[in-house]
Amino acid sequence: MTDQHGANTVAFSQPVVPARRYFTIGQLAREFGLTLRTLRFYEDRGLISPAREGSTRIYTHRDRARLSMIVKAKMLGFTLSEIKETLAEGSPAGEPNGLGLSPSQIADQIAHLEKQQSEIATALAELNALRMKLLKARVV
Amino acid sequence: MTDQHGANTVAFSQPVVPARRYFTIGQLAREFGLTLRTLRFYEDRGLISPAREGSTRIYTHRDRARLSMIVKAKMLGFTLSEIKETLAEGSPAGEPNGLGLSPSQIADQIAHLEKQQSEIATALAELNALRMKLLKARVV
DNA sequence: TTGCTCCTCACGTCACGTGAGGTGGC
DNA sequence: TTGCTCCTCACGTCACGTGAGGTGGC
Repeated sequence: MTDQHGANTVAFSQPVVPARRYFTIGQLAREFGLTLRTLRFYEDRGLISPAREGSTRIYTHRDRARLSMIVKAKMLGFTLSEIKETLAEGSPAGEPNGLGLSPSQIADQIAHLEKQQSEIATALAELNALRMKLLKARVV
Repeated sequence: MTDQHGANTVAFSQPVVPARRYFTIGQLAREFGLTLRTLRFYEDRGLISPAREGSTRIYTHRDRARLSMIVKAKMLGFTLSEIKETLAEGSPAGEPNGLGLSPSQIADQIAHLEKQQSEIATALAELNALRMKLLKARVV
C-alpha cells in the first residue's frame, strides 16, 4: 500500500498537482470495491454524471464524494432510486451530516430492516432445529 | 374458517369424494397466499407440472404437497433453482422429513443467512446512531 | 349483458454480470 | 505484436408484477 519508489527523494517535486485532480473509472472502482459495470450502471440511472474526455469518463472529487455517499446508503439498505432522490434533495452544498436522510426515511428503513431481520431469525431457528433433527437421526 | 352450512345435516352424503380431488390454480393461490402469476412462474421454472383440462391447470394433492414444500423452502431463504434440485433428488416417495435437505445444504444456508443477519445488524446500528444524532440536533 | 375465473403472450422491475467487438497509448 | 484500460451495445439473471386481449360457464 506504500509507494513503491523512495518516499523522500522527490518531495515537493510536483506542488502543482495537489494529490490527484481527477479519477478514472478504474481507480474509483478499485477504491470502493465496485466493478466498472456498476459505476456505468449508476451513471445510467442518473446517480453520477462524470465528465468525458472523448469517450472516457473523468471523475472529479465531487463525483468521488457522491459515489462515497451512494456506497454508504447502499450499505444501509436503500435502493438506488431512493438514493437518487435523497441526493437530489439534500446535501445541496454537501452537508457534513453523513447523508441527507430525513428522520422519516430513517425510521422507515429501520422498520424495513427489522422486518427482514425477524424473517431471517425465524428461518435460522427452523434451520437449526432441522439440523439438530438430522444430527440425532444420524447418531441413532 | 368453519363451514357456512349446517355442519351435521349432510354427514356421509358424499363418501365417494374424500375432500377434494383436484384444485384449481385460484384455490391453491388463495390457500398459500400466492398470486396466479407465481404459480404459473413456478411451473415455467419446472417446479410443478399440473395436469391440464383443456388449457386450464388441474392440481392434484401431490402437486399441492409439492407446492407446500416449495413455500416452506422459500421461507427458509432458498432460491427456486436450489429448491428444484432438492425436490428432484430427495423425497422420491414423499419423506416425512420436512424437506429433502442435506446437512451441507442446511449448513450453507445457515451461514448465508447469518452473513445477511450481521449486515443488517450493522446497518441497523448505524441507522439508529444516525437517528439519535438527528434527534439531538433537533432538540438543541 | 355482467361478472368471475382461467389462459397466453410479453414487456417492466431491480441491480447488476457477462460476453462481444472495438479503440488508444505505452 | 502483446498487454492494459477504456468504450458501447445488448442479452442474461432472479422472482415475479402488470397490463393486454381473449375464452368459458353461470
